[in-house]
Amino acid sequence: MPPTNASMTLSRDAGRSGMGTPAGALDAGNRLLASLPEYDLRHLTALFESVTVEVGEVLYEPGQPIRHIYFPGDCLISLLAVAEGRMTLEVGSVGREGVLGASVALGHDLAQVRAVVQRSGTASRIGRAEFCAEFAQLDSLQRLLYRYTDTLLAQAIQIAVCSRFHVLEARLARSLLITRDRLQSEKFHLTHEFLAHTLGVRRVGVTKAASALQQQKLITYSRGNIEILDSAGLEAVSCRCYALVKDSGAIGMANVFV
Amino acid sequence: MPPTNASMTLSRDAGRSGMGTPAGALDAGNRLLASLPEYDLRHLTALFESVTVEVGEVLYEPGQPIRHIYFPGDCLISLLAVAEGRMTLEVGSVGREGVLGASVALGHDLAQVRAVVQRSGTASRIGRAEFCAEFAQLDSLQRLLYRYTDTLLAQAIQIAVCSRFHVLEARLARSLLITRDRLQSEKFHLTHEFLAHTLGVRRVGVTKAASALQQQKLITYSRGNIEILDSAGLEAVSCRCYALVKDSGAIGMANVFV
DNA sequence: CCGCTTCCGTGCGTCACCGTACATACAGGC
DNA sequence: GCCTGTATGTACGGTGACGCACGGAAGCGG
Repeated sequence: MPPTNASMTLSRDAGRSGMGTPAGALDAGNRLLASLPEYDLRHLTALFESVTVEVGEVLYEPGQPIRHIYFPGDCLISLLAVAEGRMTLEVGSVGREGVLGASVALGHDLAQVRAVVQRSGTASRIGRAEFCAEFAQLDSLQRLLYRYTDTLLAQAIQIAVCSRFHVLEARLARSLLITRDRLQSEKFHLTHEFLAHTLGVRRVGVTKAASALQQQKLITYSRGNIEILDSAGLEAVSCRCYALVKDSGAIGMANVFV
Repeated sequence: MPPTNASMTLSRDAGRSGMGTPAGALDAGNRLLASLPEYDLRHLTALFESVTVEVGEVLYEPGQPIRHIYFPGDCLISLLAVAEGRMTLEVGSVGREGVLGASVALGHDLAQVRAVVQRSGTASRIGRAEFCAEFAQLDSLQRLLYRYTDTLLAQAIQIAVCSRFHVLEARLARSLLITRDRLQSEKFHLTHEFLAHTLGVRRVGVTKAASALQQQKLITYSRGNIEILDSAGLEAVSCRCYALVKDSGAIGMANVFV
């Protein structure tokens, strides 16, 4: 069980939409915001607050009202669909290329999925009411959100297929590769327990699959510290879904929103 | 293997956007179109053609270019994600409340999923280029499509969870109930083979689950003619996903787009 | 150094679903 | 009434994952 949202450190500074500020600083590193017209961006950022979120922190819980909309900077948010009991399945993840909770603008006040912080970092957030008001006015924002929702849909579809048809070892490989792409690093911290939640399987299942990958010299790990040794080899045992998601531009830096 | 799109009967009549025509006739029964402002609707329908699609007809194939965007009238389209081989999984369905292929407006020229006609009927369709041009101009259309994409996302997420965690019998029950809601009838035609494709399992698996449901007097069937006998009982054995999808308003008539 | 927590490894019986193959049965055309 | 295709039923070994339970090992604070 991850801890509930407790220690959210606020650094309320993004409020100063000083006219002399360079536009690059306003978006807090979020690429969705960065692709807004500068005028709209300045208007929006005045309503933002900058927050830091920590690993394991739960931002949304299914069925609970959404209070803030998050635009991640360098943090990474995992979207977990929750079935009865403690069974969960990651249906997507949100990094600096995306936004969390935008569907409130369409009238969906309650979260459908659990949003858990996978990597600590910064994010810009805005209150629900303010966001809805801005959404109604800014066409540029609407279009961006539509576009992003569409990529989330593509992700969710691919994950649905993958978790239905592919064996755990392949899915684990895919998951690790995607994480690598997002974090831009061959080393990262993910426990078997966490991976089990995202893949929708038991922890022991992850242990078994991971140790198989380790024996093939594709990865090494110890107490949550995972390192990818043979990226190409990992891709070979992973399912085709990795290439599909990657090429779709849903993750990584290749995403240029017009 | 369903037949490829061959016998598409055209009745090119929707082109007459006669000024005296009542607005209700222009949308061809599609509720997305019906909720457009009348001026925009008249503008759009001039570009439409009315088509009839037949059961089993394949409108899109993954990786193939999208040529037309469909607004179903009384037909029903099933969206099947395709894994390698002949394994497929239904990730959503589109009826008169939705639209098929709208993501071309975002630059996705290729279909991600297979679109198969589940029930014959009429639809309004528009060419890719024309649609993109209209999309860029009509804010009302953008907003509707965003909203609809969001409901598709919700559907896909629920299906991902369901097909991961729930047993076949429960999933079959859910699927039948949803079909009933869409078709507004306790009787409909669906072979075990077709259901196997949508549920992502073997045909014999469906046979086994279906015969279990039949023994419990919840349904009867013969050569594809299915009848729901005990709706409440079926709901009892189905998973919670049915209620969730239903309440979300993603299917059925309850959807009022503003 | 000790004790605690977190993380990883293993073993065992169970189960849902798989792949395959084969058998039956109904329906419509001729 | 036969024939053919479609639809459904049954059977059997195989397997990936499940649930549970317990053991060991690495890090951490005192």
